[in-house]
Amino acid sequence: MEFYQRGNVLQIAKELLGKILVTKWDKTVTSVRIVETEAYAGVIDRASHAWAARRTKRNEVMYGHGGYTYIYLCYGIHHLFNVVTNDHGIPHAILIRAGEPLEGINEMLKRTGKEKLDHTLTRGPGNVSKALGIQTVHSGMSLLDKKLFLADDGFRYKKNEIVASPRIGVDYAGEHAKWDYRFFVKGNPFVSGRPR
DNA sequence: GAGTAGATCCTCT
DNA sequence: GAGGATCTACTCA
Repeated sequence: MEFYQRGNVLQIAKELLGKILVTKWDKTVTSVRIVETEAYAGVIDRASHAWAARRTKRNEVMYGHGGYTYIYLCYGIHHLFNVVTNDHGIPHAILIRAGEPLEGINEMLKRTGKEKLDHTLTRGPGNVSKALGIQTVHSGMSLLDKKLFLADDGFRYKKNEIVASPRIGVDYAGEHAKWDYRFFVKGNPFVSGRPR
């Protein structure tokens, strides 16, 4: 649990690459290896929901301890999955943007209405949540829960396989939209590489 | 291949 | 009442 409570949200975002995100609803296990993340640095980050110390019922969980989920509905369609980091009162979070399917691929195909596995299954934060069956009702769960957690099988991407870039879909954030707070695995087909 | 518009609904102002 | 940490499909070239 200490892993999520360290101060450097960028460092954690980087280290989440290669870890495995697992969901287990009613004995159905699905998992993906994380290949793309974005860091949201709390009150100083205009692109974050917690910018300027905004505190609402929706983002309340971001102000709690690290190691909890923050899930929210975007554009009325997409459920976005975040990992809350840092200590109580510091609303840092990391958005999981993309993953590589590992377990339960058939189940993920069923959830997303696809017929066969292709790189669109878990590309983009909306699709990741959809494939894993994550919804807003799961927001605020602990990552130590047996239903929704991060696993580490010792796999690590090499340093030169990890690339930083500006974040996606946050153009409204002005100068902050240019920060290199997005981390992804170079050349991985599941990374949502479409530049805006 | 690139650019644009529409979907769609919860949350905060 | 407005807008958003997005995705997809469609148009045009």
